Amino acid sequence: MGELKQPDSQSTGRDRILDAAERVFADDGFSGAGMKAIAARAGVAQGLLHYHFTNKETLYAAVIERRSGIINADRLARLGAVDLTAANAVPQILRALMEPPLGPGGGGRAYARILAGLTVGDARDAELVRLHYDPTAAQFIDALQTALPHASRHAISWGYNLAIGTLVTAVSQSGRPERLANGDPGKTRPDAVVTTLVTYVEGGIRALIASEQQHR
Amino acid sequence: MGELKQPDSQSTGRDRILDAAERVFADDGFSGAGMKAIAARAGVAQGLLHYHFTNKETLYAAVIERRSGIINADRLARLGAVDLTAANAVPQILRALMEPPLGPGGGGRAYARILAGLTVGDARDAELVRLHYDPTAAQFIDALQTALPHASRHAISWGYNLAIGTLVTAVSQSGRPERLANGDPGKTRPDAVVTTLVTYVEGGIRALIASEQQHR
DNA sequence: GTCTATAGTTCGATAGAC
DNA sequence: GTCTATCGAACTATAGAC
Repeated sequence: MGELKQPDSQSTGRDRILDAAERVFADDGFSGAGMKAIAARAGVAQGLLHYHFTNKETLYAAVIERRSGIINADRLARLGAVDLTAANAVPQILRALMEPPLGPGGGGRAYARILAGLTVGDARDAELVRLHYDPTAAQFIDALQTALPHASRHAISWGYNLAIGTLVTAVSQSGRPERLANGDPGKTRPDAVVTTLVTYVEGGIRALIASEQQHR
Repeated sequence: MGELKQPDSQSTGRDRILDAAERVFADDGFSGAGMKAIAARAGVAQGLLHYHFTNKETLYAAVIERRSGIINADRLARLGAVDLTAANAVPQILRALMEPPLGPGGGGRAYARILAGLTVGDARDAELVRLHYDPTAAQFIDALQTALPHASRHAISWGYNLAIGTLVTAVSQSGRPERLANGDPGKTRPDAVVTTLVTYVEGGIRALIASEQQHR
């Protein structure tokens, strides 16, 4: 289970539709995306979309389910390889969280934009997050709690959520940091981005914990 | 200039339309929002929307322009009151950045959701950010640079952008930190949220700077 | 499983009376 | 400045042939 064909490759209709839908939903959002545009990009008739996925909402959910399954399996595999008692357990945990959506299998910029929309979205999006991301989130929060035994559950869960916020806006805003830095064009390699994010998030979480222990 | 009537109050059509549009765009996004729904919420005929704003895109831009003007004026006023040489200049700068969109005049949760969508959005959204938020962003980056003279421009601009990401996802995700903390329901007062965000962001930025000086 | 054709609705925008 | 009425296009979804 869990294998995934290359996007736009020679695959059966169902997968080609999911690939096309991922791109169109990423470009235009849920409301802006049209079943017609998805069918055209997939190279199939519009009726086939409804045969496989019944309606637009189910198709959207299927896109999320497929990609989140891949990303979360990768995340949990990496998390399982972390020694939670090591001194650098926290950055290792954060890397396990952030690398899969940015790497191969993560769906590239297309799914990153969908994920960003999910994170800041409406009630439907929140329900999809609850369904497809909360179980994995709970395991990462447990891991952070183990690595940071003196931190409160409150600080850990806030830290986790702010980490996700940091992640999704970083992938969405590509270009703006360079623009606001006045030039300084893209010497930002992809793995350097992850390092920057992990450094920032770990600093933020540790500051939350320090502040909380100071005011105790 | 810059005064704003209470939402849904007795005001002239143009302002009532902007109030209604802000709510509907927040709830449904740009594509999901309908001119019909906006007119209904404003209590005016649909034709009046086109008389005042020509088309949907211009109406959307007008919503952003009105609210960003209020927020950024408030931000810059607070920033001007900060002593950039003080020891706690950084958290003061971050408060000046984050309190206006969360406080009165910030548009409440409605505009916060629009702002989140802008931040993670498509090319049209990016252009609106460039137009209405980049000038103020540049002043905040300058202030951070003054308060943190040993930090590189690269670290400062990344820190600023990650701060914005932290802010917009925090306001969008309300409820999820509590959910993932297993109960622990909303003892999170609004100004406590700002304090949490400022603590997290300052810790993140200082970690970026420390990492950069370590690898020099 | 994939196609064509179309029903039924909603949308953004315009025309024209007042 | 505000209204009613409506056009033409785009949309989601379904029916039915193959």
